[in-house]
Amino acid sequence: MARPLSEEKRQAILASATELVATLGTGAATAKIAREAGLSEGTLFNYFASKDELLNQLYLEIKTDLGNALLTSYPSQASVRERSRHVWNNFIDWGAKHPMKRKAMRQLSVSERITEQSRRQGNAAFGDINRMIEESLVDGGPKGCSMAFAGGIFEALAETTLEFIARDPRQREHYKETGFAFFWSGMSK
Amino acid sequence: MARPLSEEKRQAILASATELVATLGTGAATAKIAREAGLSEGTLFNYFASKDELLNQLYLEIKTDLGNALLTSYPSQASVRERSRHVWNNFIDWGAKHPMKRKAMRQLSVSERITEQSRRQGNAAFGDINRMIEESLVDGGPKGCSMAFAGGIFEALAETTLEFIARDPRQREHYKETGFAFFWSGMSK
Amino acid sequence: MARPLSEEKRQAILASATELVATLGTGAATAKIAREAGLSEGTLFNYFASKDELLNQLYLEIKTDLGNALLTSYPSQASVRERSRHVWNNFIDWGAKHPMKRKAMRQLSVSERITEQSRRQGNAAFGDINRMIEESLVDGGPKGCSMAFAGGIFEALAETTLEFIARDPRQREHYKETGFAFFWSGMSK
Amino acid sequence: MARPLSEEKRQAILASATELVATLGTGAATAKIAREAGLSEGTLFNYFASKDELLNQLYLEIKTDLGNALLTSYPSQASVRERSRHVWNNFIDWGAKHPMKRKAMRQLSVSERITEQSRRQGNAAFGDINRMIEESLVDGGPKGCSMAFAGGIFEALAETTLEFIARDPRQREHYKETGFAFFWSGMSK
DNA sequence: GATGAATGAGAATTCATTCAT
DNA sequence: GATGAATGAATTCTCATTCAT
Repeated sequence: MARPLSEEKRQAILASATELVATLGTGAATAKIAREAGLSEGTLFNYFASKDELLNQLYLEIKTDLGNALLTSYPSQASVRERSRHVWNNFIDWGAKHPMKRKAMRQLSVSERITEQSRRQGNAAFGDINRMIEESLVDGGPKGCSMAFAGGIFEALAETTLEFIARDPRQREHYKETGFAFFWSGMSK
Repeated sequence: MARPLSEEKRQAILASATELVATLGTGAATAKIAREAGLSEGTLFNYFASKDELLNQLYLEIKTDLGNALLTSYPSQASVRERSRHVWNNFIDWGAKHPMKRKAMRQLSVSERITEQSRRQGNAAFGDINRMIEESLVDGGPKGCSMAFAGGIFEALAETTLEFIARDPRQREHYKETGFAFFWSGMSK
Repeated sequence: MARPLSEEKRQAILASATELVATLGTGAATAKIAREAGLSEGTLFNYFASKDELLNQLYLEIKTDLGNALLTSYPSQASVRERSRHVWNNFIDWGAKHPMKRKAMRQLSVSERITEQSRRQGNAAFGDINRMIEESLVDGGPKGCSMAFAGGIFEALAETTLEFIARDPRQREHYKETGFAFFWSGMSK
Repeated sequence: MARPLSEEKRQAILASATELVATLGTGAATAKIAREAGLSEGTLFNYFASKDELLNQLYLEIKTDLGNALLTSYPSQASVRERSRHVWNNFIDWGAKHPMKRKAMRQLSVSERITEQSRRQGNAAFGDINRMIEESLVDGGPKGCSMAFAGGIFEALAETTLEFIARDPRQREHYKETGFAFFWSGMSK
């Protein structure tokens, strides 16, 4: 029966789910998510066939959102360092701006309810970013540091940086700077 | 004094909980945890007053276990780099040896059921490690890289490294090496 | 607006609860109450948020029911004695007609689960009756017999009378008569 | 295996049970009763084969205690009124002195766990009192007021009186007086 | 298409009772 | 005789999901 009507409502559900999953984990009740979205219990299931589907879609939605954010105003022509730095900044800015999405993503990432397929799909959205990292590796990262590994490290460092920014927001620029410096020195030698 | 509470059974519960929390998240049923431990449903609550207490104790247990592992054979007299490397190796070896503990810890870390107090207590167990990192900073890490931040990065890198080792165990030594190289180059300049 | 909560079902739950609380005390299982009401376990909690709420509502429901019964066809213009007698008759008739409500009320009255607020609210429903008793006191009951105390006595005597009627229903009219005679002679001199 | 040893412990259990049944109803946990009595869970069952037996014994114990109290210093030779008054005073004094026993008795009286046999046995302890009341009826109570009914009324009035004394202890003597006056005027014509 | 009542399978606990120590 | 760990049935309550309105 085709995608149901209101995209607005779908977004409301996802926004509500973000908030509640971030706060309560994936155990957050669908009824609560629906109510918080201004809808009733049953309506949620017109938009998502099951809670698992909702969680998986949420996972993809956030992952895609982050992916898009990372590439905003991407300076294709700039040096590898500048491009890396650009992505890094976008990552940190996105994370600082959307703390709930970040927290929700942490919950979803460890959840057994997110299928392997969703994970693959989610990572696919990072194709461009990985390609960028790959290029930088060409210039010689640490011996044998694969693209995937470098990407993982990039993400882990960004996550850690965001964690510390969340604890002490006034030092945001400091952590942002230091975090990247760390990454770059690891990559470039 | 009748039978005393058996430390053996307590450990069986914690082991079972490790396994199931790793697999199913903190939503794993207490009944299942008990059964897997070879005990009946009610017995679990003789050892842990509530599920929350079980989870918090499990968190501490694993955290302590890791803390102890990190300091095994710690070469107090060696150079900063060697000591860092030692701790790193211990971390990776522990993680590779106890994948379930690691997965359980990831679940517990993001759970709203782990109290602030448990987290503080858990981190306290890392006092020595942090002190070691602090020393290494004296020699000049990246400008302004606080001890806490460096510790966070260390952990994040180790986690990422373990993640990749888990995916491709044959490359274990490679990742172990590369991960540390990354850390050290970030720290030492 | 989907199906509305059915008043009929709510009443079925209360009726079932009356029966079972009367028989088994407040320990009666909610599952049993629901089943006896022809509903499933979970449905009960759509009507009453918790067992405590069910018990408190039941308490109020019965108390109100009794209060209404007492004032049925109240002869406002009659003499104090006739009015007292009227209320007495209504009390006895109500009790004889609804033995389960009476037994349930006894259980609820001594239960620690009935809140102070419910008790106050329940007594408030007896405002008119107390006023009537008050009037009768104006004509001089036993020296210093406060309205509240007289009301308590009235109730206690009615309860006792009902108890004996329950044991020997054929003597119903006899006990009804004798009980009131006792009350009145105590009150009027 | 004969009655187990320490009568002292048995009494401690009964005392603890009195307190807890008064407060929490018959749902009070045996483990709690035992602990409060300074004993361990299992020991309780050396003294009482089951919780039901404990409750029934408690019922009898309190009933007997009250029965004994009522007849203390009974003035066999005095007038009916004086003897009634004597019993009344003893009742009120006992109730005011042992509020927990009174509350426990209220709980036990409505409990389905007290057997018919216990109830009969309990009432048997009141043989003498009933006989006294019977005598007073010879002199002409309200027409047709049976001994049992009069006894029930006596008890109900005493209970009500104690209830009001509990609410306002300073008026104890007043209620004691008024309550008996009520009883006597009802009895004596 | 939206609603929310109905459902019943779990979930975490509690608790009387047993029995090894 | 005292102890308290072990047990598992029973209890209250939650929640994803369905479906009549």
